[in-house]
Amino acid sequence: MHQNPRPDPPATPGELMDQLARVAAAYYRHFAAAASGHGLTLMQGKTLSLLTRPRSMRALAGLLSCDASNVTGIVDRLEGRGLVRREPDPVDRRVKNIALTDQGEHTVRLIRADLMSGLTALERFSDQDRTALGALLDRAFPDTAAPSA
Amino acid sequence: MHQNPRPDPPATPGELMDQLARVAAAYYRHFAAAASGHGLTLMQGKTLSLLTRPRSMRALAGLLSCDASNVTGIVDRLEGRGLVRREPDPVDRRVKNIALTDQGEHTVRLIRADLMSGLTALERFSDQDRTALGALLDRAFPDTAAPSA
DNA sequence: TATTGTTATACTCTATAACTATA
DNA sequence: TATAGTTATAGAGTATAACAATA
Repeated sequence: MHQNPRPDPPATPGELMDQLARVAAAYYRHFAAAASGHGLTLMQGKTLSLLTRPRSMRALAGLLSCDASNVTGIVDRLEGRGLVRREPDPVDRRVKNIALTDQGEHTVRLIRADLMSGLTALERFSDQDRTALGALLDRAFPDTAAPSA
Repeated sequence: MHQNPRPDPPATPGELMDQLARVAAAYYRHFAAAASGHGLTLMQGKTLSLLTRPRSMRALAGLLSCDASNVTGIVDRLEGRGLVRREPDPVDRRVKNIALTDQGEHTVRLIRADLMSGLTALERFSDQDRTALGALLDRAFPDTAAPSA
């Protein structure tokens, strides 16, 4: 054995930002492929994934980072395929709560499973690796709290 | 001092995947805001960012993960605003190489700067944190190589 | 008065298929 | 024959502005 090779120099903030750009693109590439496998677009798949509990149109718009007027069309198409339903809010009659149907629950589970099996490297991470990556991402994106429930 | 609180249990693969979903969404939310500040859409901003050197329409389609026919319109709009130009390839007359104009170089620098200042937490990472995060992301997304040059 | 959801509008992104010029 | 880029088309996502119903 000879001397250790020089360790990689630390990435610059700009290089790390570029890497995050590639990771974000790769994540959505995998997600779009998983959604497409069930006949859904990226936004339709994202919307289903956000419905871990019923949410108002307004809340969905916030979670999707788009204007509320867009959500009408997205939910229309999901409703037309029987994946979600609009329910009247019991206390505020202006509000409609969007909930997954049984078929929607089934579809979102399939999409998640396909996504996981597409991210094989991530599946093989140890507990320690996952904890370390999760902690670093929490610090890098502190504005990224998990939505309630 | 009393006993240490129980450490967080390791995140499950599914929880880490959800966190990556939120991180990817946050990255694009910041990127879209930076591009929008210069009158550009997300895809237009992404395209400018990929032109670190001239690239063919085909290569751009691959890097953008979309069909080549879409790139025509995106490049049309960028060209109409004087941010890129189409150059004939010297060896293959079918190919057009897309290059940033001086104004395009300027704009992409401003977008990158705005994006960096939007990701303040990332800017404050130590060399060690950046190296650790970069290494974990490389392992989690091994299919995510930086494009040449 | 303010908010929720919808509609109308115009623009951008998207994949598919067909076309041309070139290889 | 195959490939690079474009065009035509139809559908989906996008923000803005205006609207009705409700708070």
